[in-house]
This record gives sequence, structure tokens and C-alpha cells, in this order.
Amino acid sequence: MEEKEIRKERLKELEKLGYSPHPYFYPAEDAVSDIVKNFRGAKEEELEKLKIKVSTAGRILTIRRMGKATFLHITDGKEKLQIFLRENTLGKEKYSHFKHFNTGDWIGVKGLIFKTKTGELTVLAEDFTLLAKSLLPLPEKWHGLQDVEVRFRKRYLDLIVNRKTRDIFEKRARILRRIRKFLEERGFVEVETPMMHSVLGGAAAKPFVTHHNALDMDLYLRIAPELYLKRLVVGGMERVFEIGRNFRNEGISPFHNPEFTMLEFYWAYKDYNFLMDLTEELFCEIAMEVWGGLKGKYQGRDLDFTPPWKRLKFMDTLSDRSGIPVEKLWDEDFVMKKALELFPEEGTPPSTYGKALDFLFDKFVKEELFQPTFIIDFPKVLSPLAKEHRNEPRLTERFELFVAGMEVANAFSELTDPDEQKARFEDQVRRKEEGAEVDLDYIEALSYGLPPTAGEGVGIDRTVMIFTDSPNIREVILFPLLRKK
RNA sequence: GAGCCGUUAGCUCAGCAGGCAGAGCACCGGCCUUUUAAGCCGGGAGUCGCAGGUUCGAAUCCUGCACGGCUCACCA
Repeated sequence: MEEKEIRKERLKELEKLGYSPHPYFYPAEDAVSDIVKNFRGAKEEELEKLKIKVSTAGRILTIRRMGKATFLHITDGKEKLQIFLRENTLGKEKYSHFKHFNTGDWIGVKGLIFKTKTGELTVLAEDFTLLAKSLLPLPEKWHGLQDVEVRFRKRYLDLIVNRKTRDIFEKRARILRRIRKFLEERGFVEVETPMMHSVLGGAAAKPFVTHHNALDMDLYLRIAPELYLKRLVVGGMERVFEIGRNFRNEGISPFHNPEFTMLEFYWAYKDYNFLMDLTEELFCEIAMEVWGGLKGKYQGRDLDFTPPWKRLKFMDTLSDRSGIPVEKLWDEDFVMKKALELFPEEGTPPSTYGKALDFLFDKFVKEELFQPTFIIDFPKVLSPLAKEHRNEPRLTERFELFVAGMEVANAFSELTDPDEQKARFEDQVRRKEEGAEVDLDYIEALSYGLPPTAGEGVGIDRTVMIFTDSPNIREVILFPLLRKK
């Protein structure tokens, strides 16, 4: 008989004995992790004197049957707690019911807290009941679930047997909470803007296309919320932020998932210099929250968020690292040729000056930026939504934050001039850049006046990767996109 | 999209100079009232990713496909 059939039989037996296969509730007053937290440090004699009764519940991870006594570990997903079943406590009849339980089953337990002679915190069961039967066996108990594909497709199994997975997503939640707190303390309002866009914009990326039937209208899943958030600043919301999903119809890699989470925020009257200081503060708070300090490790290398971080100019840095003189980097033909020269045989070489510059930057600079580093003052051709640099018309007031070789944040003094913005959009369209459309509605909004504004986008998934020491973005996304099986 | 690697029991993995498909965990039966990778005895469990080919004979060699991983490409 297959395991599933055996377990169905077990369930039938339990039903005959009066157990509900799918009960409606259980008074689990004491969470496993709370019991562990509250009594882990307690003395044995102390517990014996206090006779503390608990009512708890969880999934059975392991069972050790020894005739008239049985030990099991249950978990609430965070902590493990040992349960002790004994015939002379439960009675012969009740004790015998447990033979129909298996690992993986959900169980409700009431009993007394004590410590075994090896000192492990344990609940001496006075009563137990079935909360759900697992008809399929759990993955192996000490190797856990290793198969990466199964871990992502059946994340619930990964969560049951791999404690580290639960930790990552607990940390992700804490990071998000911390970010919200940080922004709320500074007077920000959280908003939600459309995820379905009729005009593409806010980033350079290929979109997903969908269709609304009643309106008979094609829509894009947003590639960025940027243009909507700035409309809100025009509308007088001087400090707004949004945390939400963006969708980009591009390749998948250890650093890219087609849907990913971004924080974007806009602060009126500020510029990008202010944002760099603010970004240092934000990441220091996250580091304190997760690491309890400003120093940690990523993939075996020391990472230090102690401010101030290096601020390196894009063109100067690229020139330094590549050995190409700065004047040459402004020579479109030279850069295109150079990029083509260095480009691997397969694949599509950069088609525009902007892409070629970007390629050179990735090749010579990006991966070296391990410690938190701001790369500042990007060329205008790379930054269609950023304001021209106050001292150098070929540049913009823009920075990107790199940590562990990853681009984690992107920010600028926002372009506020509607005519200039229109010209930049048109220029993009002329260059046939991805995600480029002339958003006339946005130009109109700008025409009502956008005050000086600083805006920033922070990649949440990558930030979580850094603070959970995860080498792959899929480790920090509960259900990463996989091919249909 | 390209190159390389992988896919064997529910899980973790061995087996691949072509010759009866294996182990541990899990599961079932027996013994066992402080175990914790419990232990001891016995047992059941497989479309060897899928399809074709070579061969007396294929998990093993060859081809194609599917899914996954890594690297590259794409990607502010």
C-alpha cells in the first residue's frame, strides 16, 4: 500500500475513535514559540512547583515511540517544542490512539510544562487531538529539502523543514516594517497607484501586456510607479511613498525576477544630495534592525554600512577603472566601438550610446562595488527623468547605490521642466529605447508645476538579499516565477 | 536565446568499464515508560524525467524533448 493510502486508513481509524478529520477550531492559547521563549530558561524544580498548564498546537516533525511512552517534536514554524506522551498519564485507551498519528500531522496538545532529565523543555500531554492529517510524508528530517526546484514550487514544504527559509521571510517582513516606520516618522504618506498602465513609462524595460475586455483596451503591467507618484507631488502630497510590485518582461537571473518589489518615495523641496544622507540613515536603520549593528557579512565578505559611504562620479570612475580617458567616454562613436570590441560573441551588442556606456560600466565597475557606494552624476542620455546637473549640462543629478555589486537604489533630483521632459521623452522614442513613450498626461501634470523634488527607488528584494546573506533573489521571494510544469 | 551540468523510492543520495535497481530517513509489523539522528528484529515501497535509437541485453551508450541549476546574453 502506498503511503498516502496508509495515512488515509489512519485517518479513518481516528474518525472511528471520534476524532474529527477537519475540526473547526482549537484553543491554542500558547504558541509553541512563546512557550519556548518564556520557559526555556526556567529551572526544573521551578517548573515542577509551578505546574504550568499550556494549550498549544503545531505540526509534528519527529516521533520517537518507545512502547508505553512517546516523544515528539512539534513546531509552529519558528520553534520546536518537545511533547511527552505517557500511558500512565493519558490512560491506556487514549495513549493507544496516538499510533494513528504520523509526522506531518497537525496536533493540539494540553499539558504540563516540565524538563526532561537531559534538560529539554517538554510538555507532558494530558490530552491531545488531531487538527489535520498529513496524507503525504514530510521531506527528510535532517537533510531537509534540498532540491531547489521543489523548494520554490512547493514553498510550504521548504518552510516546514528548512528553518532558514522561515527566517528569511521573517526578516523580510521586519525590513519592510522598519522602512515604513522610517518614512512615517518623517511625515510620509503611503499610497497605492495603478499597476495597470495604459501608457508605458518610468523605467527602461519591456512590459507585460494584458487586456481589459469591457473597455477593449490593452494595458501594461507597470514597470515603475514613478510617473504616478510625481503626479501626486504635483497634487500637493509633498512626501509620498509606495511599496509594491513592478513587472518587467525580461530575463531571469540571480538578481532579476519578472515581478519584484520596489520602494519609491518622493520628497518635495529636496535634492539628490539630501537623499544620499537619507539613504545612509535608512540602510543603517535596517542594518541595526536585522544585524543589530552596521557591520555584517555577505557571501563570506565583510560588509560595512558605517557612513559616510563613498560617492564616486560615474564618468570619472568608469574612466579610472577602464583606463579610457573621460573625453573619449563622451565620444559616442568611440564608446560604441569599444563596447562592441569587448562584447562576447553571442548575444546582442549595445545598440545605443547609452546602452554601450552602461555595458562598459557593468564590465569595469559594477562588480567591484562591494561596500556601499554611491555612483553619482550620470550622463543625461542615461537618465531621462532626472534634472540636469546644476554645474554640468551633460550630466544629471542622479545617484545609484551599489552594495555587494548589486544596484540597490536609484535616485535623482527630479526633472521638473515640462518642456524639457517632453523633449527627453521624444529623444528616447527617437532612440527606440525600451519603455519609452511620450506621456502627454504626465507632461500636462508637470505643466501645473512640480516643485523641486527628490525621488528614489529602492529594490526591496535585493535589499533583503543583502541582509539575509542570500545569493539568489529567488531565496527572498516566496513564489518566484518558474516555468509551467 | 546560447554553452555547460543535472533529473534514480515521498525525501537525501549511491549505482553509470552495458548484465537481477540499492542505502539512510520516512512508512508498515513486533519489542521497548525520560527519548532526541532513540535502539533492536522483520517488511513493503520504483514509469531510473519523457520519447526514440544502438545492443542478445540500457538507469548506464547515442539522439531529440521537458524541467531545473550555473555562466553568458537581455536588463538604468
